[in-house]
Amino acid sequence: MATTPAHEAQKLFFEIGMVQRARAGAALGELGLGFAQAHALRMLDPDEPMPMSALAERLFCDASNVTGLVDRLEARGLVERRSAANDRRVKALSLTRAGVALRDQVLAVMSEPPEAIAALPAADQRALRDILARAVENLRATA
Amino acid sequence: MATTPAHEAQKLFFEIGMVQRARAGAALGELGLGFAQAHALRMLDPDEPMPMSALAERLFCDASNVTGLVDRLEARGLVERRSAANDRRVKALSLTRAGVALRDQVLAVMSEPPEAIAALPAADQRALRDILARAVENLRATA
DNA sequence: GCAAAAGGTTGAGGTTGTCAAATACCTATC
DNA sequence: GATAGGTATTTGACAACCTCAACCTTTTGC
Repeated sequence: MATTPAHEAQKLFFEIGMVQRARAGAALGELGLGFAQAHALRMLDPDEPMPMSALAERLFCDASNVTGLVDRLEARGLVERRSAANDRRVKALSLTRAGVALRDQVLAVMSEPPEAIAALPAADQRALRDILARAVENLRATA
Repeated sequence: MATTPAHEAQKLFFEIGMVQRARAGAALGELGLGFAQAHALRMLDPDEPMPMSALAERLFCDASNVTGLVDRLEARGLVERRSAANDRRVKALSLTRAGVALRDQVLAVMSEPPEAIAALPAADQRALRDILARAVENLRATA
């Protein structure tokens, strides 16, 4: 069983992630959103309508799943489906005014650092941010 | 909108977490496990039987949910329910031989660092591990 | 003893996710 | 310009996951 620093980091990362997910889930529940719906809202661009298929890619899930997700968001008046002019197969998703407002609340909840991170010394927080920024850069380069 | 280093770190953390979850989900699917079942397996101690209620706490979910989760694990012969001798209300969960073996595979999958982290310089990996270790310590102190 | 509390299950109901098939539309080709 | 094949989305079937309220059994405190 190899336990490199990367492996140890990964386990810790995971543990914090699970706690954070539970905490965020509770806060999102109070906004009347499930985790998936909130994540979908977060991924939509308030300025630029996005095809369903693009949303499915960003959510790493099946397109048919997005249909249901968007059904619920649309039923609550948060997003609108509009057929694209140039290709009538695609439905472009745009946020309503209410959608933008709720999305802002979601962003606030989801970017609220959990206890574990909030309690770190300032130097650790900065170092963490910098390292994770490099990690995300790797992510984009690979994808 | 306050964007402190902790907030920025949190957003990055979240982004990596989502990718990692998708990746792990696929690998776990090949083991025939959903994410929740895998997580439950991970939480069980191979040496020390654990009451259902304790598992529910560790999973941050309702006890009735654990019933279903354990039903499925038991149906596959991975865990056993056994009534505790001193208190016949509690059912102690113990892993079968097959359960221990599969749990090991789950641990391997879940602690495999994602691309993003694996590609970091060694110094960053060590620093990340150290910072997250301090963060988890905060977590336990608070809880 | 007996009421209250604790551990677990059950049933109803909603969300989330997958897959396969259907629909509607676009595009290239003969 | 008809037709074959590909793409975007939806639908339906089905399973996993999750919560809540109600229930049964056992334990505990009085």
